[in-house]
Amino acid sequence: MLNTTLKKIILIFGALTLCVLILFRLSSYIVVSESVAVEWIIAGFAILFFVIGIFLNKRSLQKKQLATPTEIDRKMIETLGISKREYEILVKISEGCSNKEIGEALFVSESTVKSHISNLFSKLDVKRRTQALQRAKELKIIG
Amino acid sequence: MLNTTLKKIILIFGALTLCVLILFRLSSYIVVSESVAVEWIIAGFAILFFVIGIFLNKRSLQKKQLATPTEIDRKMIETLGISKREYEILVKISEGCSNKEIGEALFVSESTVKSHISNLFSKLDVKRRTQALQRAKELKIIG
DNA sequence: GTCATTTTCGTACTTTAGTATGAGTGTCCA
DNA sequence: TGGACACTCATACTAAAGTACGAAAATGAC
Repeated sequence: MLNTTLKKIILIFGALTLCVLILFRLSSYIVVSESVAVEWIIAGFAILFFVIGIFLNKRSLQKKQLATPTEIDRKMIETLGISKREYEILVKISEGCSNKEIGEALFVSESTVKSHISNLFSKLDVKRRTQALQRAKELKIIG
Repeated sequence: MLNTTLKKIILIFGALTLCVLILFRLSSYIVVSESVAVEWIIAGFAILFFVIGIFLNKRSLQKKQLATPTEIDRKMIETLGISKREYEILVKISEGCSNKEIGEALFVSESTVKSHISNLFSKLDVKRRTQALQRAKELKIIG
């Protein structure tokens, strides 16, 4: 990540420096020829850099959006003291499974599932599984 | 929506026109005084508009992201034959509400809520509310 | 007005969810 | 070795959730 970011920064600054140098050469020639008003040159470059700014910014923001669709906050899971088993069951709940189905999927009894769910609910501070889903999403601990 | 967009466009173009006018005045004075090189004036305005471009673009993209985190497929809702009331209840389910709470929120009895939910479930082809949520999300009919 | 659909509500019932309590097992660490 | 913790399971209970009828009023289109 850091290498990629550094490379980008170097590339962008390099490109900008190049642009400024080209700009200097061009403006000298144009000013010397005296055929065009200075205001139009300035306006042209202003618009050019305005567009460049928009373009670069749009690309960087788009990549950011694609890179992180929904990042899971594993630190939050630890903070809440949610164990592996409890989290597995939370995922199963988000898949729409009943307690019985969860038990069959994880090879434990329905009683066990209920125990885990009760503990999970108190850790999430909720009363129902639908509430648990909503809370888990806002805490970004499920996708 | 259209009014807001139009207003924004008018405002932005107005601001840009104003900037260009100010730019003309300033450049005239500076060029006349001959105390600064023309290149530096151009470079200054280029950087200025570069920054303005980034700023405007960032703001517009941020608003877009907040406004539509996940686009809702309203055509799918029609296709499935889900009525307004049923959809309202689906949203309430996604907020973690119990049938009782939904009834209180929509000013109807719990029986009515149950009726709607039964119809909704058959339209979504599910058996439980957690399944309904999962299905509604993969069909992109809730956020 | 008539017809289809939506919305509303009820009762009776079955199933699932969730709580409370207790207890056995295994693991890891001090 | 003793304690903290996670995982397991059971029983008994209460509370929601969901189904299956039936039925009345409101809405909107034809």
